[in-house]
Amino acid sequence: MSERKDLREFAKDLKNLIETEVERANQIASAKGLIYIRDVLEELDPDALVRKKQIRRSGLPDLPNSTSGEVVLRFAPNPNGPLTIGHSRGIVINSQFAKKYNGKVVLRFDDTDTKVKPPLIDAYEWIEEEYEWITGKRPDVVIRASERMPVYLEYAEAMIREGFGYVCKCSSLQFKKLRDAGESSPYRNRTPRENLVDWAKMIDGTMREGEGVVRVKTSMDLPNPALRDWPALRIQHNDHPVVGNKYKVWPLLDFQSAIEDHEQGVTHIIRGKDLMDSTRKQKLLYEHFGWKYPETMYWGRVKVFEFGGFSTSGMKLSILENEYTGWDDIRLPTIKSLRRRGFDSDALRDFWLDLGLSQKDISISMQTLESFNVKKIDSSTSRRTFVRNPVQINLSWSKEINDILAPLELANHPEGTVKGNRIWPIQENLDSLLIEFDDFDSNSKLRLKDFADISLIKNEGIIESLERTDKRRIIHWLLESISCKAILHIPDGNEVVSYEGLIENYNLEEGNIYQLERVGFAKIEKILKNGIVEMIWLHG
RNA sequence: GCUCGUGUGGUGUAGUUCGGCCCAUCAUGUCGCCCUCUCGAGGCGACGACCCGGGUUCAAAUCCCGGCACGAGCACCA
Repeated sequence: MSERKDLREFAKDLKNLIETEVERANQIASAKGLIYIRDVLEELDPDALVRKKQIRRSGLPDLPNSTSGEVVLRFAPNPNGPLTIGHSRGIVINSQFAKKYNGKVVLRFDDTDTKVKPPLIDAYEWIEEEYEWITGKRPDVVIRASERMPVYLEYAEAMIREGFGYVCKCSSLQFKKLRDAGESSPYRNRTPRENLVDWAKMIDGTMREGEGVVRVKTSMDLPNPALRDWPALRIQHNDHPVVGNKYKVWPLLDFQSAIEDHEQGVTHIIRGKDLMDSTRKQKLLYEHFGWKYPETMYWGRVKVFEFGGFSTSGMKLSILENEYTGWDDIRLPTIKSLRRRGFDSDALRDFWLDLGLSQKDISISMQTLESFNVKKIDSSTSRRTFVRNPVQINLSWSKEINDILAPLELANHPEGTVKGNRIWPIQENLDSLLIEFDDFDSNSKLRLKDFADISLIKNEGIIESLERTDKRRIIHWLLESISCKAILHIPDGNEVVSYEGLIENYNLEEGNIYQLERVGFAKIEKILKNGIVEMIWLHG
């Protein structure tokens, strides 16, 4: 009926008709069987036999009010630390929309707070670099709010001059009381001239911190108290790591962001839904200036199961207190950590794009990201053997087996997507064979992967056959002669668990990711001078 | 308390704009099987959801009303 709108008015009659027909079909079916019905339908309308599955919309939804080539988006982090997994959502979504509409992304550093969340001077470069890693290209425009101060101060002054902004000298507590009661600040109705005098005192530093703020005049009887005469600029006398002590007055996010979005011609803002009131405040400001506010979309809060509540400032503190080794500590939810561990940026993109844009608060699992990552890297990842907590086995074998012993050729990748073989010279080295402690069982029959069935009593093993003869457990193993010491660090909540063992020393390269057979994916971070291989866990 | 927002399987998502192609998509997860001499990859299958209650309608995940739950904002932070 969705196809034949013309029939809708006859819906009632149709229903009766259909019911009788269904009844008839059922009778035929019970009399002659379903096969018969199927044959009839085959003649009548073969399509009816195919059940259509619904099609899933893929990719990002359409941006409202957008013209290709004219879309300008922005990503505006606070440079008080490097990017976290959460930030990467903003980068991925914005850059993807820019790609879809042939638009631009402005990377803007919202660094106008010198006190509560002071900028970290290194973070500017880190973030630019991380942006590039995630998206594969540089942002189209990079802006530091702190360097745009003259612009903001000019607009602030214009606002005061025009009479829709004023200097309020109430304490924050006083104003809160007035606001909640819907009453005006005593400074609300002063003339622009009076306000300009106070504004000058704010600017030159004679007015001290906390003694005054510039407010945007909205209305004191707005239903949402948060929007009533909201603060736009306040006094901060701290030094700013980028521009020093040049400015005594700094804009707050709502003002700075609103002005800069307009200056940059931003057409679409995608932000967290915690910023919904920010949108409303800014719209009121835009009305004063007579500007058109960008289209705005929101996403909900994201929680990563494996990581509890991490904040940038919290991490900064913990790093300072040596609880973590740095921003790239493998237990931290930072992009630095993910990169260090060997995650692929495409996997990160796929992951966020799959989640898309929704205002729901979500809890996500690293497992999902890991699954995306495996798909990206598996085919290009070489296999190696790593034996944790090695146990030495003394092997013996018969004359017959001795005659057929030959070097093993093990493929770098079972599907051959990584070319080449590793050669294991077994004949002369079989006496020093190692298996994992966890696989060791003092009385068992095992299959040494790709090599032989053995039976084991204590540490004495006998080769029963080179061919696989039964379903006995397959374990991985290593010859001491082709191994070197290695250590694998695995992040586990707030701990790092480290496994010592021996790794197959065939062509190991720093920075490469390997799949340790029967263990998982890991990256070689460093090969130490003494030959020990330091590895970091990626995922299973 | 005030203001705003969101409810689809364990998790995440499609479908909601404009009611009918929806006995609800896809992924992840769990379980089972196949393949593979890895616990990886691949293949096949199973499991599992429209927050609740009313209403409108021939027809409701979709529209309306009322609950309930969860979340956010109410900073001289971003």
